[in-house]
Order: sequence, then C-alpha cells, then structure tokens
Amino acid sequence: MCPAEKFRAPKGMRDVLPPDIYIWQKLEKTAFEVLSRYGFREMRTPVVESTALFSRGIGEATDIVEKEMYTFEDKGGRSLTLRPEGTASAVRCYVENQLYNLPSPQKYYYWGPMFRYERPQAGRYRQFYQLGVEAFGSDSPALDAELLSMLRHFLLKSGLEGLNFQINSIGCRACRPDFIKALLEYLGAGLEGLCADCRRRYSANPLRILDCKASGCQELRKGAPRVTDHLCDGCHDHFDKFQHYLKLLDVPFSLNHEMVRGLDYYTRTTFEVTSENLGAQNAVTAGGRYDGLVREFGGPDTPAFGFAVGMERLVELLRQAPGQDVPRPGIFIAVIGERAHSEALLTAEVLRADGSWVEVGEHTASLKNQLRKADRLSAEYVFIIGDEELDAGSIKWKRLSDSASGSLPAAGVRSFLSGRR
RNA sequence: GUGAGCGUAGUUCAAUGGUUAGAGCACUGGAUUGUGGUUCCAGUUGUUGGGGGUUCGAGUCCCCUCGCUCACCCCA
Repeated sequence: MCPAEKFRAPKGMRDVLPPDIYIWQKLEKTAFEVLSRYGFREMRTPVVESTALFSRGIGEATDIVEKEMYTFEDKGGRSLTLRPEGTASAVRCYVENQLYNLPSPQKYYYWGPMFRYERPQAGRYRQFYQLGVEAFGSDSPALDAELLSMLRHFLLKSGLEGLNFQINSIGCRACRPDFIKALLEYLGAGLEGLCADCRRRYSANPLRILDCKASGCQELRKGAPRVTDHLCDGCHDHFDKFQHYLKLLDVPFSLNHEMVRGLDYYTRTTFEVTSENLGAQNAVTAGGRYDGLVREFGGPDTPAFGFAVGMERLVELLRQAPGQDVPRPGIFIAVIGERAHSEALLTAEVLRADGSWVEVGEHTASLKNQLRKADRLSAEYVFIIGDEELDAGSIKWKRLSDSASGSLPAAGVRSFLSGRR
C-alpha cells in the first residue's frame, strides 16, 4: 500500500484565502469604480493565445519569449501559450473585433492571471494577476497624463500612499536608433569596466545597460547620453506636454532617464510606479505607449497607451497597512434543545434576507461551547434561544464586545440590528 | 538558468553526536444545572521533507534528491 501522496499547489502558484481574499476583493471593486468613471470598460480575452501572438508582439529576443513562456501543443497540433502578459491579447482582440471602427479612443481594462516560468521570489510568481488598462486611438500626451492620474486615484482609493511615479521617454522608431548609436559610442570606450551581463547586452540589448544595478556599470554610465536628449521633435514635444499635463492634474512624478522597458513594443512614454516597501521586485505598475503594435497586428495605424498593475504586489503593500477589517457575523444564534434549533434556523433566514451574516449553533453542543464559537467567529451579537424563550416568545441577546445583554420579542428580530448600528 | 539560506507537532521554535525528540500558541474536554474572552487543570498531535552513507550511536556530520525562502537574471 502506497502512502497517500500529498498534493501541493504548483511551484510559484498559490491559493488565496481569507483574510487576504478581502484585500483582493476590495481592489477589484475599487478598480471597477475608478476605471469606469474614466470610461474604461471590461474586456475578457482567453487566457491562452497562439504562441506567435506573443513572440511577435513582445519581441523574439526578450527574456519572456526566450525562456519564460508556458507553451504547449494542443491535440490539433497548434502551438498555444498561457499568456505571459495582457497587451498582446488586448491588441489582438481590438484588431479581430475591428474596434477601430468605434469612436476613438477605445478604452478597456481586464483582470486575470498571467503566467511566466521564472524562479519565484518575493513579489514574483509563476501565476500572477494583472489589472491591465489599454486605450486605443489617441496619440495625445493628455491621454498619457489622464491615465496616470486615473492610476493614482485608483491607488489612493485602495489605500496606497507614498508610491513613486517615474517617467521617461524612449523615443520612437525614428529617433531611438540615433540614441542607441550615441550610447554605444560612449560605452565602447569603457567596455572593460562593464559587468559580464552588460558586455553581453552591449550587442544584444544596449538600452538595458541603463538600468543595470551593478555599481561598476552605474559608475561608468554617469556621463552617458540621455534618451531624452536625442528625441526627435515629435517625441520631444510629446514628452514636454505629457509632463505639463501631469502637473496640471497634480500627479507627482520624477524623471528617470535610465528607465527602459523589457518589452519591445514600447514607444515614447514609459513609466513605472514603485514602492520602497517591497523586496527587489518593487514595481507595482508599469506601462507606456505602444504606437506601432496595432499596425503590426494587421490593424490600422493606431496609437495606444497602456499599463499593467501587479495585483500581488498591491496586496502585499495593503497587508502591511494597518486597519484591514474583515467581515464578521452580525449574529450568532445559540440554541438549547432541538425545538429551539429549528426556531433558530427560521429566525436566521429572516435576518439573512435582510442582509445580515447570521450563524446558527447546534443543539448538540453545550451553550458554553456555542458562545465560545461565537467569540472565535468574532460575532457582534449572540442570540440565545431555549425553552424559556420559546415559551415567552422572546429571544435573549448579548453583545460580545461588552457583555451587554437583554431580551427582545421574537417577532421583532428584524429591527434589532438596525436599531443598534 | 545561476547563487545563498532553511526544512523538527496544525503553527512559531528548542534539543554540546548519547536514554523514551520538548515548550509556547492553537485545538479538544473539564472547573455542579443555560453564558464567550482572562485564569486553572487535563488531553491529542511527529516516518525530525525523502533516500543513502559515516558511526557503537545521527534531528545533529557527509552525499544525493525534493520542497520552501531570498537574491541575481528579468519583470508586474
């Protein structure tokens, strides 16, 4: 006989239970409330897409595509992939459903699990949840700023403060090559001083050298050219106005000319919101413009702006915040005897119909045990029903916080809580 | 993919290589009839992650393996 196998959730994936689940629910609710006021509506797309959608959208040479995708073949021989991010799906959906025929900008949000095969660490999971926001059809810097303001209000309303908004512009197809050329020229002189990773990046992905954390690399790039000094007129103007609108809308931000993105589709505006209270994975939101992606997926030339919020990281920050209140029963009905038990079941249904959380004890347990249980559940009030009460047509009540107690007519239960809250 | 740290009761943690692996918390029951929390008493729980080796003797040392955690990489 084999011993029973103990199953665990897959590596990097986890269960969410109370009390954490209340934080998640609050975030979902807040997101819906805030985003809908800015005209965002929900879009639901499959969790799985054809592999090519991601490899082409995110970039063949990115780490996500090269080594982090959950890719499999279905029984029809199609190569499918669990989505590692949401933007590619959103753009596919926009093009496939010809949403460009609707008035611009088209604004959508989505919410759900993403999958990346990485080594888990603090704030990083293989299945993680993102709230994604995408706006299609406007190239106005006012839109960029408006969405950052929306994000800020969402974060504030969720109870998160002290987050750092950092912005940058990485130019467009026209001006970025010039910058990269200038950067390579500058770094070429001190190539020996770069870390091994950066020497590799020098030819593979030079922009990423800008946000390397190695102290030698940080030192070496002190006099390096800045992207923002190499922007073309259009990008320069966009970036200026973006900042102007951010100030107008009172969004605090700082410039980070070393911030670049790991996905290929970004153009112009990029931004990141970080917290100092997380581990190494400190970005809670990141995104920016991707003016070329819709076209690349076969749609009309359509500018777009979007960002993704890492839900686990927000949840982690909210866990650290004081005063997370969890729901608790309004009333626990303790019963003595089988007759009282039946009566309690009926009374509970009446109270529940009015919206209260009501728990009912069992007559097989002693009154003492039922009270202990009510206490453990943090019930606000205990009702006690026994033979005495049944005969008198009354119910005894007790408030657990201060032991206040009394009696009420059984017919008047519905108004009990409303008079006391 | 690379590196480091850690795996002992439900949980948090003890146990100079030496008897039968312990404690707090939690849980269950009780302290005379129908009243919770505090207190007191009693009780339950272990293949020391798994496998192999060294040794008279391994929770402790060595090797392998699995898992967790953190960091790098990368990203939300």
